[in-house]
Parts: sequence; C-alpha cells; structure tokens
Amino acid sequence: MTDTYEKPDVMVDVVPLMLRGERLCTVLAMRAKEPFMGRPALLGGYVHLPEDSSLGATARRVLLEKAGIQGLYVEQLSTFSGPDRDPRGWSVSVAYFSIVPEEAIDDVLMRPDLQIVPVEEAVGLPFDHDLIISAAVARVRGKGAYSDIPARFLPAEFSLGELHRTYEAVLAERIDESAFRRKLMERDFVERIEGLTKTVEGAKRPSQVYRLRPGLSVFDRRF
Amino acid sequence: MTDTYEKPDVMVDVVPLMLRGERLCTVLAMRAKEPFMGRPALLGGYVHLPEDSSLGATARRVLLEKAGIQGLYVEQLSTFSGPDRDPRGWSVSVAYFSIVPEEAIDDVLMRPDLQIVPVEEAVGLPFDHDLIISAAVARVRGKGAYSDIPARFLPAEFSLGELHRTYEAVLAERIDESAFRRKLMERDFVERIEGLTKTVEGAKRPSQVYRLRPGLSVFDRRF
DNA sequence: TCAATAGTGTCTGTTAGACAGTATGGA
DNA sequence: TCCATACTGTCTAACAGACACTATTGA
Repeated sequence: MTDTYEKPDVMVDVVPLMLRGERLCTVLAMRAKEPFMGRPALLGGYVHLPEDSSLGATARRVLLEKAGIQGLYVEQLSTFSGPDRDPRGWSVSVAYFSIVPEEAIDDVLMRPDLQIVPVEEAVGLPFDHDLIISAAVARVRGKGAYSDIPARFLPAEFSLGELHRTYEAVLAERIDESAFRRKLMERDFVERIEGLTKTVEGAKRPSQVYRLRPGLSVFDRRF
Repeated sequence: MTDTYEKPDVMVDVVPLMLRGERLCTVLAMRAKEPFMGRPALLGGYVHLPEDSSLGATARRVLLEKAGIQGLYVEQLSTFSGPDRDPRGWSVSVAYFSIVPEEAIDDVLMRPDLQIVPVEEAVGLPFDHDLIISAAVARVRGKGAYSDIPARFLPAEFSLGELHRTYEAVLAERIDESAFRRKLMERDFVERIEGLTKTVEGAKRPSQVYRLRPGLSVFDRRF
C-alpha cells in the first residue's frame, strides 16, 4: 500500500505573532530559494526524519533556524494540502502559530532577512500563506478571547493594566476594565506576586505585579 | 532539501460520529492487515497521489471505501505525528471527524466488519486512536455547543423537539427548552417550512417542521 | 497641589434558566 | 375525557458593560 503510491512532501509553516505599537503583527522571511525566491513568505521547512520528534518539534526548529528565536509558545493551527498549493507538486503543510513575547522582538529586528508586518497588511503572499495567516488571526482573536494566549505576548511578570491593554490590542476591540479585572480574579487565571510592584512607564502609582498561574491554559468564556 | 531527508508516511484517520439511543457513538473497523490485524480501530488510509485532490478528499474516500457511506459532513480535527505512533515508522496522521446522520446508520449496521461503540467505551485502541477520538468528542461537545453541528445528526427536516433532544444527546447535558427555542429563533439558525408538520413517534400533537438555513455553519454562543 | 494611572463599587440592561401555563390532536 | 408532547409567557438570578468613584505615588 505504502509503496504503490508516491508520498507527498510534508512541511511545516509557522506564523509568528507579536504586538508592535498596539497592532498584531507577523514575521515574514525573504525566500532564499525557488520557488518564489526573494519574495516574503511565512517561515517554513520540511520535516527532518528521523531527528524531528514530531511536527511540533519541526515548527520549533524552523523558528530557531529561520528567525533565531526559541522557547516560544507554539500551537498547531490546521493542515493544508493539495496538488496546487506548491508549484513543486502535491504537498502537505501543517501550519502552526507562535507567540513572540515582547522581550524577544529585538532578536527579530536584528535580522535583515526578516520583516515585521501588521497582519492586515500581510497579503499577496506566495503559496496559500494568506489563508494560513487568516487562520492564525482567527484562532487568536476567537479562542484568544477566552484563553490565556494574549498573556503570552507579555513577559512572565506583568501588571493587570498591561494585561488589559494586551487583550485589547490582540482582539482589536475595547474591553471594559472593571469586567476584565472581575473575570480575571474569579477564575484563578493569574496570581499576584505578593509584595512585588512596579511603576509602568508613564504612570505615577505603581501597580501590583502578576504572573500566569502555571498549569491551565484556557479558562472560561469571553470578557 | 527534499531529497536528503526521507519522507514520512501520510495518512488520514476518520472518526465517524453518530447518535444511537441518545448516546454519542463512533464506528470502528476490524483491521484487515498488520499492524494490529484483527483489532478494531478508526477508519484510516494512506493519501493516494495524485488522485486525491486534498486530504479532505482522502477522508471522504476512506469513508466510502471502508464504511460505504458518502455525502457526510467532514471536518478536519488535528494532525498527529511522530516516530512512535505507528510501528511501521515515522508517520503523520491528519485526523477528521464526520457526522453520520440518522438515515445512514442502517448502511453501517449492515457491514459485519464495522462496529458501533459509544465514545466513552472506545478505549484501548491501537496507534493513538484513543487520543484522536477524545479530540473529536471534545470538538463536537465544545464547538458543537454553539454551532449547527448537532443538527447534522438529523435528517434535513426535523422538529424543534427532535433538534432539542439531539443537542442534549450530543452535549450529554440538559438544555432548558424555552431558552433553546428562544436562541434558535433569535439567530436565524433554522427556518420553518411553512405548512409542513409531522407527528413525532410517541407524540400526540404534530409539530412544525424546520430545516437548517443554508449557508452559515456557526451561529453564536452557547445555549 | 496636580497629574496620571491603579484599582473599586454600584447601577442597569440583557440574558439564561426555572417553571408554570396553554395548545393540539390521538386514543 | 385524558394524555402526551408541542409550544409560550413570566419571573428571577447571574452577569457584562457603563461609569463614577477612591487610592497612590511622582513631580
């Protein structure tokens, strides 16, 4: 069975997401090879057998090799397939998105082969990368509304004000502050770091510092 | 790049879901070949190049070839991968679930190589099929709560009472009847077929017949 | 003291669930 | 008529959004 049919190419494409100036952005790389050499596209690569232990491992390797970043939150999105999505022939691309936290953005900025683009402006890309980016944004704005995903754009320690602004930026909509705090406190979603405060830039009064409670990844419903 | 690395096997596994006696069930097939010959497992098959036009097409072909059913609602779940999930070596399985409507159940019952099993009892299966079934149930019970997926277990025309009982069976929880009807009417989720009524078995008063409004697939939030 | 953000309390409209009630037609 | 299910109306409790209010510190 296996040997009477040719195997498709299997690759991984990663949509790195970050926040720049309250806008949700992705990272594109100039393609160094054909097809579409010289054009910006998502970070992608073939699965390496046998050393990749899973396609998630492939995604993390691609992030490290093509963008020099590691330790990111990575989540599988969906799988795209067909004879026409890649001019090289029938292919399978397993798409992932990953969250680039604030403190890792500088590493990306240093690389001349990478560009940071607001997700709304990342269109006209080769392959079916427009579609993959739409899927990533839909996931983060849909599921993100009631998960801890937006918190991953921040460093491990943050104030509730920063977290509030981050949710607003990711979802691109206003969220009532008191409802936000209420929800966050009801579910044990974040935990306060006793005795630790910091003054956010621009503010006068220092704010309590919180961190994501380890363990759970999704809490409840929408704010 | 492509030719320096071996390609993984790419297969599709399908979780057919149906309702039997108010219980959510799946369909397992006796494996006709090694590995795990003679043991029940999900319906699976390798992608056929070049005739499969996508992995979704592979899933539909597998349903037809291994269970003799077609025209079903099919949705991609997630992709599973790694060196150990299949004893034949590094493999990628793209998992789908599909909804088997009431009127197609007889076709499945006629096939001696298939068995219908409540999802809670479909455990201890080969490969990572337990995991795949869990993912399918989670998807249908999560997303299903606010989508039209449960309606696809019914024939095209149904009464609101039948639809209500179907949601309860799929989600395995009680749903308030008046809230259910209110929600359904507010969103234009179903449309009444003017002048058409039918008497559900056991009932005395005939009920209005509805159908899914063509087009939209997801409406709003939970009941 | 003023400015600026941090954080709290209260009102109100919406909505989901509970549940009682009416409607309809078969036996 | 009684019964079983179809369908509707109303009350209530929970909750999200609006928004005004207090708290805290730097300048």
